[in-house]
Amino acid sequence: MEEDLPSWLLTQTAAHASRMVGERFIQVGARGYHYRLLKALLRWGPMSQAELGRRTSIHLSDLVAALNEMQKSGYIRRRPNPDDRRRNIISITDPGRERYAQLSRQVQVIQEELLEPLNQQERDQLTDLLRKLYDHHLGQGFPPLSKM
Amino acid sequence: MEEDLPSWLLTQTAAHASRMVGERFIQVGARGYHYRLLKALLRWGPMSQAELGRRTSIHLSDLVAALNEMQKSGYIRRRPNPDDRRRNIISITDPGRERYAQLSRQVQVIQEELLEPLNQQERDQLTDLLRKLYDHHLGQGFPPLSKM
DNA sequence: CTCATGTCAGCTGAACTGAGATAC
DNA sequence: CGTATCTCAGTTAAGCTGACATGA
Repeated sequence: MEEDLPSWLLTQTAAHASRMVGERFIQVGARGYHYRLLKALLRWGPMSQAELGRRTSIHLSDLVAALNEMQKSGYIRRRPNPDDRRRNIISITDPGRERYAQLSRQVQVIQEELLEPLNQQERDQLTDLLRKLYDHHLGQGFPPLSKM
Repeated sequence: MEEDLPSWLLTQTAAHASRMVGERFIQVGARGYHYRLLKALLRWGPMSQAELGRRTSIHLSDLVAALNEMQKSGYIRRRPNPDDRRRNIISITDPGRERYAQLSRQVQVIQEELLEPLNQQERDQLTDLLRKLYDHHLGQGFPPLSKM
C-alpha cells in the first residue's frame, strides 16, 4: 500500500519470507521450529528442554509439541537426566543430522530468492542493520551452557 | 539464537515490531487493521470494500469484520453504491480522522523506539533496502482508482 | 454464463498464557 | 518453603480458504 514506515515494510517482508520458508518446509513435512531446534542441537550439543527453549526463543509449551513430532520421526532423542529428574536431555540423532542438512539446503534457496533484488553489498548492509535491531531489542546473549 | 540468516533476523525483528505496535494499539482499543484502513481512506478517499482490500492487502473476509468494528465506533461510514448495488461505499468520518491522528502518533512513537539503535543514515538505508525487497516480492502497484 | 462483490464460518502457524504435576 | 522443569489446554492476531447470495 505504498508505505514507507519501516515497521510496515518489516512486517510485510517478514511475512513473505515466512511464507516462502513455510511452503518449502511443509513440502517435506517440516516446520520452522524443527529447523531451529535441530540447528541449536547441532551447534550446542545435547541440553534440557528449558535450555533449548531459551536458546531458540521457542516457548516451552510449543517445544513440547515440536519435540514430540521430531521424536516420532526419529530426529531427536529424549532421555531423562539422572542427575536432575525434572529434566530431559534432548539430543540429535544421525537421521536428525541428515534432516538438518536437507532443511538447510531449502533455507539457502529461500535466502537467495528473498535477497534476489539486492547485490552483495546491500545484503551485508541489510544483515548488519537487522542485526543491530535484533541485538538491541531481543538479543541479550546467553550465559555459557548451564550444568545441564 | 546467534543467527545471521536474513530471513531469521527479519522475522524476529518484525515479530518484535508487531508486538510493540499491537500493545500500543490494544491500549486504545484498536488493531493494526484499523490504522491501515483509516490511512487508506484518508489517502485515496471513499471506495468500495473490494478496492480497499486491494489497496491495503487486507483480505475481504477480514475487512468485513474490521469495518464492522469501526462502523460501530463511528469512524467510518458504509453506504450502498446506487450505481452498482453489489458495492458499498466506505468513507471516513470526522471522528475517524481524529482516530487516525491518535493512532498515527502511537505509530510514530513506535518507529522511534524500534529504530533507536540506528542513526539517520542507517534508518534511510534500512527503509531503502526493505522497500526493494517489498517492491520486488509484493508491490506491483495498483491501477488508478477504478470507477468505484 | 461468467465475473465481481460482500458476508460468513472456519482454518492455519507462530507466539503466547495459565495451570498443574513433579522434582530440586 | 520457593523455584525450575515439563506437559497440556486454551487463546490471540494475522492471514488465508471455501462457500454462498446477490447483482453487473
